[in-house]
Parts: sequence; structure tokens; C-alpha cells
Amino acid sequence: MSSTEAIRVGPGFASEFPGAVASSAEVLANVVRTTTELLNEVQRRRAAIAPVSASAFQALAVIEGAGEALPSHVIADRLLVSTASMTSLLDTLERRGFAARRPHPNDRRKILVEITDDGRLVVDQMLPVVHAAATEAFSGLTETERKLLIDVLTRVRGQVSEMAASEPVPPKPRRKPKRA
Amino acid sequence: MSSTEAIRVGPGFASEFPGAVASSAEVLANVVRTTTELLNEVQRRRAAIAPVSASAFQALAVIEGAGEALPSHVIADRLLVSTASMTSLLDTLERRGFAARRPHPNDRRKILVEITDDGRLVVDQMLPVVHAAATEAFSGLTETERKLLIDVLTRVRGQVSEMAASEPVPPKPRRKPKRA
DNA sequence: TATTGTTATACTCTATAACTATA
DNA sequence: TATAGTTATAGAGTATAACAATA
Repeated sequence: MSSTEAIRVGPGFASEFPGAVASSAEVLANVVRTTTELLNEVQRRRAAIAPVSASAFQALAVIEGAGEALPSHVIADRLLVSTASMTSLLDTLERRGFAARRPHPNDRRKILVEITDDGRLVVDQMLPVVHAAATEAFSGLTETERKLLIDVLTRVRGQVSEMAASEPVPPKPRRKPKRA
Repeated sequence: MSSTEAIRVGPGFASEFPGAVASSAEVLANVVRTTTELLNEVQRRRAAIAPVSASAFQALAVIEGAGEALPSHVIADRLLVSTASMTSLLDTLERRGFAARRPHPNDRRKILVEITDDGRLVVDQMLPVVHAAATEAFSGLTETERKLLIDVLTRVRGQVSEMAASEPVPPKPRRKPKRA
């Protein structure tokens, strides 16, 4: 049973890491921890329905949500994985009978990935579970807080996007404190 | 280049998933996406220093942060992994020379995992990078917003903790819409 | 009996590099 | 030349079950 108090940095943080912002370090730690625990719980509930991995479910949800067969690289883009990883993931989905490849009618380099009836069944059973888990997880927030949270996260995502596009500035080195 | 607009659910959500809250589904999607992109960027920066996996770094940071050698299961608890996975992770860390096992002086069932000088060097180099990334990622928020975000995340974590402790309520089934 | 850690086993995810086919 | 996908290769992470040693 992990405690549900906020994760905090120690009092020496500011002098130990010059230039770093303590509350930002704390936000990082807390957002990662919260997301991890949330995903673990969602995965636990999905697993009760069928043994499908998170990535496999995500891929199925993308295809089903699109309402049409999609080229492999489109799914790879949405899942943030390489095309080679996507090939492997599609192999798994096909072996399990949840998706199928078929040739693209116009462009012979491409394939189209379609979801099967079995795959659709999995998505139909799992989506309500996922949405119910989300509803329960965020039921302690007001509608206003949820809207605000989405807005804040989106701003952060824009900033991260810029960071990914540029070389990072070398941070100031750690100043190690004395230790018992 | 993924867009940095907020992830939204479609207009038919409410009727398609009775009982589910749209903004909660949106928070889930956005928090997972933001965290994933953030972790990818942090990992990219860490990888520029040394080829250490996220889990390996986390384990090293836990030991270093404790300021003393720790039993294996304590580290496993903090990383939310099984003890068997921890054994595997420790094998990797030991092989790379970043950590070492030694017998517990009082309890012969236990081992103590200590960080080596090389491991300490890795942590000392990576922590400033991680904190700098966090500082940059959340620089678009005010200090008040960061405090608020930590508070909100902590409340969510408490709720998730309760969810993990009880059997989930079966959600209402999906009501599939017509599709073109 | 309960706790700690390891072994055995197996599977998934992921990436990079090299390659083929097609546009 | 650029794009789409596969193959080959490799490594990491993770879990469950069975087990040994110790408390």
C-alpha cells in the first residue's frame, strides 16, 4: 500500500540543483506516479476481460475509432512507436485474430490494417471499462477542475514538443550535500 | 510531429457510453499522452549521458536518495515491480557495475543493495538533466498552478488507490452508434 | 507460517540497421 | 530519391509459479 501523500523534494533541493525549480521536479514525480498507478489499475480491469496488452488494445482502439482500415505507419505514428515495432505488434494482433492485413488498393507499398469481429468485440467490451475507470478516478474533481487540468496538460505538451525539437541546454551540475 | 491540441472525445460520447463522464475520459487520454511524451523526452536526454534504462535509473536514484544500502524488496516496492523482476533488474545493474549486492548483517534472508561509485556518477550526471527538463517542461505554468497540479494529482492518486483495493463495478455496456 | 529472494519460463515491447518493393 | 513495410538481431522489462533459505 503506497501512501497517497504528495511526493516532495527535500529542503536542500534549491542549493543542490542550482537553476532547477523544486515544484517542477515535484510535478514531474507526481504526474509520473499518478499516471503509472492509474494505468496499472486500468490494465488490471482490462485483463479481467481478455489478456490483451496495453499496446495491443491501443492499436485496436485506434483502428476501431477511425472507422476504417488504416495503413501501418499511421497507427505507428499515433502510438509513438517505430514502424518495425508496429510490424511486430501487428504480427501479434493477427496471430490472436484481432486484426488482419490486406493490400492497399492504390499504393502497393502500403498495407491496410482492419479490425476483425473478434477485435471489435474486445474493444466493445473494454472501452466501457476504461471509461468507467476514468470516470471513477476523476470523480473527486469538479468539472471545472477537469477542464482546467486538460488545459494545463495541453500547455505542458506544447512545451515538451518544443523541447523535443531542439537541443537541450546543458544544466548546471549537481552540488552534492554532506551526508551522514 | 504530433499536434499539441487537447485530445477530445467525439460528440456522441455521452449516448455511446452511458454513465461515463466525457471530461474524465479526456483527462485520462491527455494525462497519459502528456506523461508519455514527457518521459520520452527525459529519456532522450538521459540517453545522451549513458545508456541506462528508465527502470535502472529509477532504481539507482532510489538507492542513492536513501543514502544507504537497501533490501531488494524495498526497492521493488518503490518501483511498483515484483521481486522477481527486481532480481532481474539487479542482475543488470550489477553486470553494468552500477550496483552491488551484499549480505544483510542481521537477517540472512535479505540482501542489501548498494550503489557503486560508477552508479553514483551516473546519478550525479543524470539528476541535473532530469530536473532541468522538468523545470523547462513546466516553465509555462505559474508556481500557483504547479502547486495546484500537485494537489489535484494527489487527490486522484488517493482515489485510484481506493479503486485498486476494491472490485470494480461492472460498467454499463457500450451503445454503438451508426457508422458510415 | 510468513518473508525474502532466486530460478525457470515465457511473452511483450522496443529499437536500429539492412533490405525489398514501390512511388 | 523518398516512402512503406519487413526481417534480422538484440536487449530490456515484466509477470507467474515453484522453490530454498531463513525468521
